[in-house]
Amino acid sequence: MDWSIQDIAKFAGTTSRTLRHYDDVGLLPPSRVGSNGYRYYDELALVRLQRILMLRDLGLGIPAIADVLAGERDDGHALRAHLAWLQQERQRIDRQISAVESTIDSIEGGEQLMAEKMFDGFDHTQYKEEVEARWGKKSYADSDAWWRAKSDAEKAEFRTFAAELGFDWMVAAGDGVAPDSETAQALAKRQADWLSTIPGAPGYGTGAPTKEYFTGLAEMYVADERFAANYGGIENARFVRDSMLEYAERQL
Amino acid sequence: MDWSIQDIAKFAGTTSRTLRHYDDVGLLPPSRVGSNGYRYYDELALVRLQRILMLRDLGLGIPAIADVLAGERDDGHALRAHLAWLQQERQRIDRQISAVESTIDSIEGGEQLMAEKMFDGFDHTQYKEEVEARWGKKSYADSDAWWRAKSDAEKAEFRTFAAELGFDWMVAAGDGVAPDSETAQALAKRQADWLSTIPGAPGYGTGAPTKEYFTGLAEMYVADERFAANYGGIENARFVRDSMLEYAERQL
DNA sequence: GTAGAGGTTGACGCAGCGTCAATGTCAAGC
DNA sequence: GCTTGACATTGACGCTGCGTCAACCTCTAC
Repeated sequence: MDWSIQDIAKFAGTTSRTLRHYDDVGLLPPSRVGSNGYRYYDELALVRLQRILMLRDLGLGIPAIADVLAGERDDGHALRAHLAWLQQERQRIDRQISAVESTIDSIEGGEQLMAEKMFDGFDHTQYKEEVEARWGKKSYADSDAWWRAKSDAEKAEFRTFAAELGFDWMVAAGDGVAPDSETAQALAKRQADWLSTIPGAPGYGTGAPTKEYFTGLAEMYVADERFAANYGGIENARFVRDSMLEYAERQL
Repeated sequence: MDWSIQDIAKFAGTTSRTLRHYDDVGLLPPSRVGSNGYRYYDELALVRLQRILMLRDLGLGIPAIADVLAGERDDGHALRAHLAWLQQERQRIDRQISAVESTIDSIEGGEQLMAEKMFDGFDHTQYKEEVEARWGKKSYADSDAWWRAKSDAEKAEFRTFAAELGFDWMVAAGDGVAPDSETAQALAKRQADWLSTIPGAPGYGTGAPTKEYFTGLAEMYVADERFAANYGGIENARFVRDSMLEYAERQL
């Protein structure tokens, strides 16, 4: 005794389309196919279908379902693999949930998005403590006052310049040029010139940063991941540092 | 100042293909397109890309990302909707995890899969307590002994018959026929005949179940969801009950 | 004979790109 | 001016698991 595709589908709580799909992928061939091409299913097929649907509800994909149904004693393996998968998924979801929550909090608190903060990495005033510890409170205060006095347009321009420079560093690093190459040294010069325009920076007004300041910064770039991020990762930061040190040796 | 698609991609930690995709879907058009068709991106585009990637990491889909980036003050809404989504997903995963765990346990314990149990619903010995409470301990013991004496092949045959009958009930119910229709009454007769062949069932040996037993069973089918499941859900079970009650009135 | 319910085999759609494939561009070296 | 190689472009298929037409048989019932 067997039944039509619709009967089986309704009984099992699924659709005839799904049954045809399972036939197509070889997961559940009909027990019989009429001369007219109609699919018919018997009790055995129905039992198999029930199992399939149960496993599907557990979240298994079609290949995994096939595995479970194929290996009589391999059940444990396929299901356990799926379990591990699920647990990993749960961790991912959990991380995303907390990340989304903190993002919402940030926005409500009027803070800017993380991504925006990134480019503010070029705003050295972010690193108050490091700056004060290395070059003194006055240095920081001067820089800070200078920065605050800028208009929004000026700030944007400053950021743009920083972004370009950081970017060009990265491109150079990606191209695999050497730290003592002309390209790298030109970038180091741009960086030095730029730094010397910032009040509070050691060397301000002399047209170039002091050697100590410049090499200190170079080391900081690799030591502090927040800086490294501005240059496209730690590897690039190392390239930047080496180029800057080379430049300091030669020019400062 | 702007950079090539590769430069931007590498800097942001993604691929040029992704950037082209974002252009295609209108999420991130390049800031400039050369006469040769090349895409170029400036700092503004880069900032936007950073945001996009951050939101993507939070699990948002492209339309959701577009929403967040579009509505300056709608951020909260889109993100909160996504948060609700995530929490719902987590619940689903949790349910699947516990379901998979219990399934593994069942298999290890040598039990059969849920799906297999379903058809054993026709094995009335599953319902020891109900049977004893309604029709006495002797009735259950007789049935049980009879069932145990059967060979596997006989059991399979019995189940097949039960499956067919249950199935045909469902099909009839699905067709919307009336309980007093010829079709329904014929099914009720099949059911009655079948029941009368089971030792321990009230009416065994007389060629027909007793009216009390038959009507009692009918009520049990709707009262107990485990039975209802055998007929394709509670609605069908009600149809089965009504047909059986009608049959009992007329024939028993 | 005809209507209506139900069956069949394609084939597109969805989400977000990965991955060719065929072809145009540009900078660099000979 | 030509070659080479790196990088750009625009298609278009693939993946997951079916939902959803579409065009076209088949069977049953009146």
